[in-house]
Amino acid sequence: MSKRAFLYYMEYDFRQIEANWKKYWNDQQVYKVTNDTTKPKCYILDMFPYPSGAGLHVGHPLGYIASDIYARYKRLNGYNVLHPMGFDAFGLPAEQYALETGQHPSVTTKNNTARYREQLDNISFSFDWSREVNTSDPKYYKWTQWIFLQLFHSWYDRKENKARPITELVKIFEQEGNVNVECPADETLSFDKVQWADFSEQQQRDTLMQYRIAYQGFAQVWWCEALGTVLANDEVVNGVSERGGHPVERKNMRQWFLRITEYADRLMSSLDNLDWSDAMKEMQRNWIGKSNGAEVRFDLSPALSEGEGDVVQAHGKEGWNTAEPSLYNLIGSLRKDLKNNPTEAESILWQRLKANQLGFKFRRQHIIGRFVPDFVCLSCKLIVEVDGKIHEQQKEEDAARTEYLEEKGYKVVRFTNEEIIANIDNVIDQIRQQLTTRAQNEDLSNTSLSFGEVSISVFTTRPDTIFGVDFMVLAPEHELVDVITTDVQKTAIDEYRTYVKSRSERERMSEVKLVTGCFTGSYAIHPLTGKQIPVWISEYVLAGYGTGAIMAVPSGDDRDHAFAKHFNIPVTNIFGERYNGEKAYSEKNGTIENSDFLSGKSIADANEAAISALVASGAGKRKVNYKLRDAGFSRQRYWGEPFPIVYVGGVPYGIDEKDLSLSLSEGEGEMTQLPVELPMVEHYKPGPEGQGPLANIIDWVNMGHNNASLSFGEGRGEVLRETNTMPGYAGSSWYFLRYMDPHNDTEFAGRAATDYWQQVDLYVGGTEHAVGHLLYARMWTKALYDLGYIGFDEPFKKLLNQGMIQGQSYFIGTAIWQPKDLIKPVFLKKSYRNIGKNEASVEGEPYSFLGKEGMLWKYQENSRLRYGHLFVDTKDRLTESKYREYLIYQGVATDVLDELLCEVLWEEQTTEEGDKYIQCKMEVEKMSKSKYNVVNPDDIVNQYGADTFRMYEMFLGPIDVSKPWDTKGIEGVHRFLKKLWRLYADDQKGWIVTDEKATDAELRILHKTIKKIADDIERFSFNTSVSQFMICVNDLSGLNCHKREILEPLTIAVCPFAPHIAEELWHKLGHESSVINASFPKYEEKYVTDNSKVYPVAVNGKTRAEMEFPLDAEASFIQSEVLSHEAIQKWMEGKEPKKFIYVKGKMINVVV
RNA sequence: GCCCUGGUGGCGGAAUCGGUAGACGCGCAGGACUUAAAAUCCUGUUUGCAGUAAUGCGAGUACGGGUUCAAUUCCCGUCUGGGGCACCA
Repeated sequence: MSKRAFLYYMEYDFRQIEANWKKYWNDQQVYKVTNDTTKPKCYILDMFPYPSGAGLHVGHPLGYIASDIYARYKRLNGYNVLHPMGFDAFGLPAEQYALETGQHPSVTTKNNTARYREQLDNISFSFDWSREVNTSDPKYYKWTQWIFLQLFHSWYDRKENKARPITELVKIFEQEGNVNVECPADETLSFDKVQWADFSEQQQRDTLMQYRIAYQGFAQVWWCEALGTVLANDEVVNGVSERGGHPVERKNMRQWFLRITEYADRLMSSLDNLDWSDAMKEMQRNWIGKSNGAEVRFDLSPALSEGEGDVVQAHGKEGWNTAEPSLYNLIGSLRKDLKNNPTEAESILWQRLKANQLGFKFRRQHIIGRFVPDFVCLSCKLIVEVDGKIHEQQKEEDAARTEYLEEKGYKVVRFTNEEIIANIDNVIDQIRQQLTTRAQNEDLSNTSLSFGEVSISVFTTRPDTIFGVDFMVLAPEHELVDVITTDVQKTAIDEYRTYVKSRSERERMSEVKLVTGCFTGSYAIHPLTGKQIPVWISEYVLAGYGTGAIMAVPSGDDRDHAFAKHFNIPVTNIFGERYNGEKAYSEKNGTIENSDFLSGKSIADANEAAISALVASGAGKRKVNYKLRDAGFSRQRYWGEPFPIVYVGGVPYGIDEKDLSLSLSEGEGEMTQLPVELPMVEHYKPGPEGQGPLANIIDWVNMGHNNASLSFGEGRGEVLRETNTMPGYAGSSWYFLRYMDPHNDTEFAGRAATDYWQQVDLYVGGTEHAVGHLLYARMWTKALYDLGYIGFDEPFKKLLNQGMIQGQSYFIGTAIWQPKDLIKPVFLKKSYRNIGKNEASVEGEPYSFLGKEGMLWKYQENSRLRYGHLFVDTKDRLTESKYREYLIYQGVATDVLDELLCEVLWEEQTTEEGDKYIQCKMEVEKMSKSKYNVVNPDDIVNQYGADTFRMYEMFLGPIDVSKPWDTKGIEGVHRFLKKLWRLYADDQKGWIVTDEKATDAELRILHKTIKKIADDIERFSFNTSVSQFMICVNDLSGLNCHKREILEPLTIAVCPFAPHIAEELWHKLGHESSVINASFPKYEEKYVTDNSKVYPVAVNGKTRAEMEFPLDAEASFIQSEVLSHEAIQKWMEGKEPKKFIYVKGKMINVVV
């Protein structure tokens, strides 16, 4: 063997070593995991990536390395470790890329996925790739669709607090109607079993839809014209789309939703048991936004005429507005009774009147004056009465009632129970006719409203401040605004509403301090005092939160206070001296004053007392409110999971529904099978009316298109597919379950597998998913748990958030000269970066002072120096030699090179080496392709090896904080690995490991290291593990230790961090099997505890001496030794010790 | 505005339960080996004062207070970086 070859063999040749073992591990399938139930399990998961076209940068693998170290460590400790990886492959960027280039998203996704896979493999993660999931794979999304169907076929039982099959709800309806199951979508909905039985199938399904967990509804959604899609609230940032920054607007669209609000309370309360960071839990809590309080109803007072100033009784002859408030409450509770116990006919009619079905808003059991008519359309002043037996017996009274109502401008039409039940269509026709006639009657809008017709419900978290209410505010979009606005105020209100509409979301948010509003002209009545309360509208009240209306307490709320001051509304002080008239007292200390029976009570007590009083008077109830909204689940997009839904005559059905499959299987057998595959398309333009691109594929959408005989039942119309697709978070809401049993064709995951693997023990990922993915995944888990498919209701036991690795961007001054054929930027020395703006901005002026002829065409003070991090020196200087090196490396031809370098205006001085340079400016910012500061892990791995890369990423700092990447520091870690190697092998002598007995000192170093590494991994402190390895290797080198007894355990300990070098050394030590399957060494207590300690001895807290004592020394012995110590005596200055403190193993302190 | 987090040398960071602040690494300075380079190794490196030196004395963990024998660590206030939510009643 030649000397050279020998040297080559014994050097740390990481390239050769890493290539060899990668191949070996792959051939041996060492990372394959079985569902082996004899070992304890450990499930370690990374957030799977969206494979973007840009590839991985060094920031991405940070979390993967951490989880990989943990996974390998757990495996060495005898756990069966599930550590899988996959791809979140559906999503908007692939589709946008497709729009731009015409490449099919499946193609780009496949390419990107392959690239990611290659980059990940380069770093040697212990992923079991046989379990890879890909959300865009039909074998995977088949089960996404299946889970969606389970949600579609479920409702949330508020009494049992869990999801249940919808079939059980149907049974309940058949037995008792919905008296015991409040409808989450419409609390006023009520029907009995007879009515349920009489519903048409469509009515029944409409009703069920209001209960389903995955449901369809109309809603205002964010519509983005540029993207041609609707966006979730969390995809809209600062009034523009998160992706692309396009403008968005509100649009009413038919959408699928997940009823996540039903889970709000459970999502909130079970956070307590999770091992997540406080910041993360807090973000979820804020997002769910639970607040306790009360809902309070304020009835509307008779209108007051403007200008006269005094209270005018609109219906003075009855004098109701001066009556006891209890009278209103009496009527209120009567109304509630009627509303909750409708007759069969009333229910049937209501099903046809509600929700603007006839184009007009109807209300049930709405109080008008003294009466409570069955149905009323306020805008047309049309009353529909249903006469049952009770009404027969009181014809006289009915007549009086009609007379009264007609006097008020109402038209009353009556139907009998029989008419309605027998021929509802006829009844509806008559009502429709009345509406049309009356809608054209202009007089209607001019009649003022009377007392009791309308009430305004508000939500408040401070019922204790009820006596401080000085006005009320409705959101400008509130449905009552039209109803209550008086004629006098109509113009002003219209103008104000136009103004609000004209304001962009951005303006509204940036001008929070701006106080605007408009008085409606109407007054409400305080439910406890009967006081007149003016009702205003203002944009500071949001339509989407609570009831869209507030009771304003200016003495206790800053915004209310600002509003009152701005509009000169008198302020009632309910906080005594704590309110000074200048600033609202919004703290929650002290007592409530000037508040009738609440006066003198603490806020907590007053809250309870106020709620009790409101409940007793029927004007309020205890209420919990959430900020959380139901999750929009539709996208008008192509690259996502198609819905397993078909419309039969416009009614949505799950494709797995039995009656449906029977009818349809004859015509088109395969449609009942999942998955509903995403069809290939030619282009990705949105379909008509903002529908998704799928709507353009007629053959696919219209299932009866090719087969004229296909129909569902008799005369039920077309059978059409849903053309929306599911949102990005659909596939990621359950992927952690699929890894447990990835090839199962008959279930999303077998129960045996999910029972074995259970929750994810460690979930590693960024904070950016705090309220999106993590919340949805938790909800899906709870739903699947409720329905009995899995045995746990929280997916991620421990969550570890890795910080971001930022990039270093360099900036330099540049100028571009005319003539324009020289359009390349000239780099300017530092002094020219600070050229006076005047000089520099005179573009087009001759620029002779730079020693250049011609004209300045463009000057930029802070230009990005592209990829500056690759060649700038340690003092942030662009040096000629480094820049030249870089340009050559980039393949710039030599002649061009000189020309390029001539253009640079260097600083006057040179570097220490005599190099020309320009001083640059460095900034730390997000690593991103567009900022030209990305560092590709492939390059680092090429240059230093995967082991060095892995260890360096860990060494950078704590895993959970963000820090800038700086390639310069990597040398230290690389040197460490070389030093480690030299404990085993020498360039000259070759393999130098001996079988000598280890000394006590060597064993101490080893065992302390083992203990520290184990402790550090368990608490995810990987940076300190790396430094401990460095200390260990430094110490062993110092002792010249090359002993197997020490190095063998050390090899295993290093393995989780640097698996390649560990495997190489392990085999060189003579082992045949992989080090990956070894056992992590156990430390021995006797080697980690010292038997003596060098104590710092302090006098009055200042360390004055060091003294060594055995650990088991008597305190009295130590005291006498210390007090007789020369230096200590000197510092005690002859005084008597007041106190002697001796903390065993820590320190000694003498107090004088 | 509210909530959560941080602030320690030239830099990344360490100090895990209140007990010797600055581990480990980078950078920098000096040196050894070498014809040279690479690689490797050694020494120094918070700061002020005194001393040729070993060393000694003092200050010091954003700032100001407090608790304690003892505070980077606990408490109060202020300033400030980062993240989240945001007219949320």
